[in-house]
Amino acid sequence: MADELIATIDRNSYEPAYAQLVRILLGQIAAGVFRPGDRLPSEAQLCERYGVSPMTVRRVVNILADQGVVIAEQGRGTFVKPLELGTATFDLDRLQQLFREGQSTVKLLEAHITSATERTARKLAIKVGDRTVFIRRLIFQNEEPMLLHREHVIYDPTRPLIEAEMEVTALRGLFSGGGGSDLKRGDLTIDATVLTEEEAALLHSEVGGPAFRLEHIFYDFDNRPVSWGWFIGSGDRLRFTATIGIPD
Amino acid sequence: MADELIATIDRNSYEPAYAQLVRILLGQIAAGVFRPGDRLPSEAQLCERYGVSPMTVRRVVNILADQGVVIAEQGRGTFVKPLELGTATFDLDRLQQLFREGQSTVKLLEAHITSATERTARKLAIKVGDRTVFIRRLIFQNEEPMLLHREHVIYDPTRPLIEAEMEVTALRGLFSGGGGSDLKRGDLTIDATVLTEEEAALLHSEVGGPAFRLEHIFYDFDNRPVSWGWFIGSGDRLRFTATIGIPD
DNA sequence: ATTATACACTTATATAGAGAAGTTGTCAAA
DNA sequence: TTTGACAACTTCTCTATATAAGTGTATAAT
Repeated sequence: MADELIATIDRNSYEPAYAQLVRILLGQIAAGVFRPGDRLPSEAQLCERYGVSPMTVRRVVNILADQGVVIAEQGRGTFVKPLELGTATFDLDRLQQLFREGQSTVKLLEAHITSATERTARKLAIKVGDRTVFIRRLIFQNEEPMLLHREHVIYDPTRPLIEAEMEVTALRGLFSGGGGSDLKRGDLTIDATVLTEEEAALLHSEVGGPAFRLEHIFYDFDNRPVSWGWFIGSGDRLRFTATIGIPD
Repeated sequence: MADELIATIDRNSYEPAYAQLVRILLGQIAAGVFRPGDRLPSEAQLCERYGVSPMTVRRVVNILADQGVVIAEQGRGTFVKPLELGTATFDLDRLQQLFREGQSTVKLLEAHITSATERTARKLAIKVGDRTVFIRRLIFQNEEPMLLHREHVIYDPTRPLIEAEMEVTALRGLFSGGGGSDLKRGDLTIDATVLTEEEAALLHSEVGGPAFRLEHIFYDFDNRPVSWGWFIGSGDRLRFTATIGIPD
């Protein structure tokens, strides 16, 4: 335990001083030197103890606060935060990897121009009967169908959006960036659902089996919806994980 | 559009200079002044244009980079990031609010000492037959059953953990912090599932209906599992939302 | 034509210090 | 006992400056 107290900054290391100090303090919190609710040494004390300038300590504290590990209260001190379930964040990294690793292929099932139904028109902020493009894709990983994708894209003859969207590469661009340069914002929601007959057949799963439904609406820089769609993946093959608190 | 270019820092405002500059740049990106892929003005230019010191600009760029809005490349410049689906993060804020607003009540259905099964023993890193406490709770919001909670807690006579855990308030502490002071880390996974007969009856939903399953394992500061359990909520009443890119 | 060097740019890291603002406890005055 | 002023802490904001390190371009040497 005394080890942590005499830990020092190695000025010859490639690792910057601020990063070293973050690592040191994080390690002490993880080791239980500072418990949830405890007050960290003041910034002035940290300056003296580790031989760094106030601004560097400031940066370290900001990083720890951003990570949610501590909370700094002006005039009182900096305190180690207790575990909070609500701070858990689940990201779509797994989904992104699925596209990036190149082990996945996309099969276009359907793509043609339709007239917007009442629901589609409402989602895309257009009039009923306006032309949209409906796209249906199946995404494979290791020859196994992983995701079913349905999407309604606004039909705009002035923009070559349709052709680009229909290409399989466009989908990858959406996930790994670079493709969606014209898009400003995306709203996403995750639902739990059960597989319909059609979905189950395409995904090689059972009818009524558990599934995730990831709905998305993308907007351009004029805040107009561009596309509305959703991914459906069997719950057997898809899950989201997160860690709260101090990673081991 | 010319408005954004002559935006200035108000030194009399309560809003700090760095926060104002973040807001200004974020607004310009949202307005399309800087498009994805574009290079922002260099830090030296921003210093001159807004009359702030390099360190302040540095802080602004760091904040934007942390938010994922831009990416700073040493020697080249700072660029606006295109939309990436993989950066979407879903948090449990909704769940946390459910507990915080006080509109929720917790009903203890069951709580008694059992012997660990093979599965429970594996999850909690104990031996089969070791004593654990099994707890079953039902969480209501507005008189409606929202979540079913099942949990296995290691039985430790030396610590008063059991009594504390069994209290309904302990659950609230888990969500809003303060209660889980002895916990270092939690691993969470979200699954899609379908309701069993028992679950459907308790949650006033249909058998086979879609549902979320939030599994959790909490560890103490010795990295030993303390409890393993899961929440089950009907997919009809539960969903997770996220926004990527620039919020409107 | 190719390679090496120098220069001008960029971001990244770090220092030293000043003042503002919030919190807490002490001590004297009411 | 209560109130108010003050001092001693804390974090927060900001400035001014220096150095390191990565990138790209123009130029000179090979």
